[in-house]
Amino acid sequence: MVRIASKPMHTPLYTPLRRRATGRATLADVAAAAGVSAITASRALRGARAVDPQLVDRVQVAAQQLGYVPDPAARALASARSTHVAVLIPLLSNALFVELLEAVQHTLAPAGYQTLMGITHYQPAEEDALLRSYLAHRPAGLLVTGLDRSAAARQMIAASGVPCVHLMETVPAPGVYGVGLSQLDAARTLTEHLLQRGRRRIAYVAGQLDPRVMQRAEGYRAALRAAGCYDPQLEVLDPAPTSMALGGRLLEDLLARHPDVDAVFFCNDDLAQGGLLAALRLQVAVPQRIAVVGFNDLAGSDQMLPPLTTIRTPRAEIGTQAATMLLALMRGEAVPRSTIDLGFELVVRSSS
Amino acid sequence: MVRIASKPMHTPLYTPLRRRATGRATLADVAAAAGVSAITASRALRGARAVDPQLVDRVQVAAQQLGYVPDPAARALASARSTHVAVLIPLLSNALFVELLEAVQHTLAPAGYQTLMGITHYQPAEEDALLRSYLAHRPAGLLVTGLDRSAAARQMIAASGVPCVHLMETVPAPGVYGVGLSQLDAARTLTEHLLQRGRRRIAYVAGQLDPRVMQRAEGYRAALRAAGCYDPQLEVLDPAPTSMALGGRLLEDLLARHPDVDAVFFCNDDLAQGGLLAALRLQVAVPQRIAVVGFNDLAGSDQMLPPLTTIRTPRAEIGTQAATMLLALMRGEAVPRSTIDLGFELVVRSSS
DNA sequence: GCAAATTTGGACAGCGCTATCCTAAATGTG
DNA sequence: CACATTTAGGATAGCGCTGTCCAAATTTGC
Repeated sequence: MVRIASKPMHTPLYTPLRRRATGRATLADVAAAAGVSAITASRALRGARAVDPQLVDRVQVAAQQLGYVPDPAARALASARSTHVAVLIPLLSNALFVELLEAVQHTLAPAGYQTLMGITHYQPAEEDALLRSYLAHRPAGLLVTGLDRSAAARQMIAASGVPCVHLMETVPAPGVYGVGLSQLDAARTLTEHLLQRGRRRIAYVAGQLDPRVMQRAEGYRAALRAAGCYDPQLEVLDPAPTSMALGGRLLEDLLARHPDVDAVFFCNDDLAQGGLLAALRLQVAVPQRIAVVGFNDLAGSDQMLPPLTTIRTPRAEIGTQAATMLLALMRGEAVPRSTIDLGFELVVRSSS
Repeated sequence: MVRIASKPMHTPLYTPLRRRATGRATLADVAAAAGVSAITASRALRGARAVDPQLVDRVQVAAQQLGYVPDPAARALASARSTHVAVLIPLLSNALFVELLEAVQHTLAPAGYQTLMGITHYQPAEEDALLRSYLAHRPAGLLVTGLDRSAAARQMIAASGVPCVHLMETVPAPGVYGVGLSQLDAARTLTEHLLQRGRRRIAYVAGQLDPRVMQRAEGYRAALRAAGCYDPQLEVLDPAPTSMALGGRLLEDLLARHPDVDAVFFCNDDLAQGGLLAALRLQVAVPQRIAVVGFNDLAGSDQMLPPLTTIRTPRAEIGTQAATMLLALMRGEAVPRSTIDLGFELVVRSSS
């Protein structure tokens, strides 16, 4: 290695530490360009406090010209508040949650919030880990699916002080924010519809036994008990993830074991669609020999042969309203009602 | 308002500004507990530089006891690098992208990266806006769908210096990172399969005319031209978003206008599933009168009546490999190949 | 055995932004 | 007109962490 002797070693060879990592314009640049202090520029851009309209204008023009984009990390560090919203959903392979997430994102993005999606796979341990990790990011808000979570998770959420809205279920406790519908009532309504159609041997076929699926089971039982024709034998509860293939398989098994079944309530449309196709394959007449109903009214249910009777759940609306509620909470505004029940709609098609 | 006279006004009444927002333990707390400096604690926890194993141990124990979680905002600000990875996909209503996203998330999360999902709705303007917003967060990496983007978007990505991997398509240019498959080759293979089955009047029915759908159209044309039976009349290109309902409608129209069609290549499985159900409804025998094929092998295609012949695209594997490649790029490691072609599989079922 | 090269702990100075307090000017009040 | 009150710009001091440089301790080389 060659050293130039004329450059004495005790003289620093480096410039006095310019770490200015990116070439991006900073607030200080904008302030200088507008001829104001950094704080004034900050306030002008955020509208946080009264600033002379003329100055606001000058600052905005300067920001525009310099292509200034605030650094979220610096902002989060200085204000102890980020623009992230963490959303925890069980799965992405269920179209229900995808539509929910899409609506949430659609509402949050224009308000300047980023959505951090977490997938729990219905595992409390995964949910806890995600929560811990996301809470470290000081999210501005939190959206979680359902009400069932570990004590540790509840603890973390409460301790964090981050506003939290619960999705999909109706909330019994006061002081807890939530947007959803009564899964039990919906299932009871659907079962009563089958009873009204004269069905008596009604089976409940379910997969992925999450709390909402079990709430639907309760609704089913309530309706059948009231009608005096509840038979636990006709409940098929399979913990496997739902799919069309599973729906077909479970229907086939059910019919083999209980040939007298005259209606099947599938816990969701995935299973029901698979069931309808299996019935077609097995030449079991729907609805003549068995009526078939599903839950959620997912895409394609109206295209089936025959089209599927189901419960339409307003998941997009749930996402929108929950995000709107969270927005209010994050801004520190009061929300009129802490819990919103958006109900459901019985969609009667030819499968029943 | 009462003022205590004995407290002269020129003496500050306030404590010297303790803003310590959260009660959370900081790196300084951990360092103090371990009896080392903050930098040493930082290095011990990150493994960034050699630190005495004993000290590392002490620091880790202290961090554990205090429940220390590093503040991502502070880290991002100090190091000009975050642990966010932005993923831009066109839609969430297509199961293909959902599976892709799931695989990406599954690979990135254990490595400590958060996925920021952005939905472009196939709109270049939306993509540009998302890119601008996400790039402001100094993401550690970027995953984008396909190769077609606005000049502004290319500009921003290049200027940001953020490593970027392209999804779903094969990359022609060198120096561009990508993981995917040749949509054109896959479509040609599928069309050749129909030709081998003796079909000659083969239609291409497409919705949501994104670049990949058009690449498939090219593959379809290439195969038919080579066989001397290309007829532009048999191309149905509808810009509407795909759905089962659209598939059914388009098939009905097609058969009305061209009764001599003997095969239909739907640009994706959504449409094809809708087409199959419509054929069932219309009592058009599949595959006797018309053969039907789809693309992607989505859930349910194997459950159809008849089961659908299609191209299986390895989207989960694409997500995993792209995320793995990005991980290497973010760590500054060399990647063996800048582009990976994961191919496809022709899945022949009874619909053809 | 002594100089050169290699560790490894630490001091320091920010990253870019905002909360807090201060102060001077503008406004209101009797 | 003297005084209290409001309004709005600015100085200051961090938020919690890491890049950079330094220096003391240790190892290596001949």
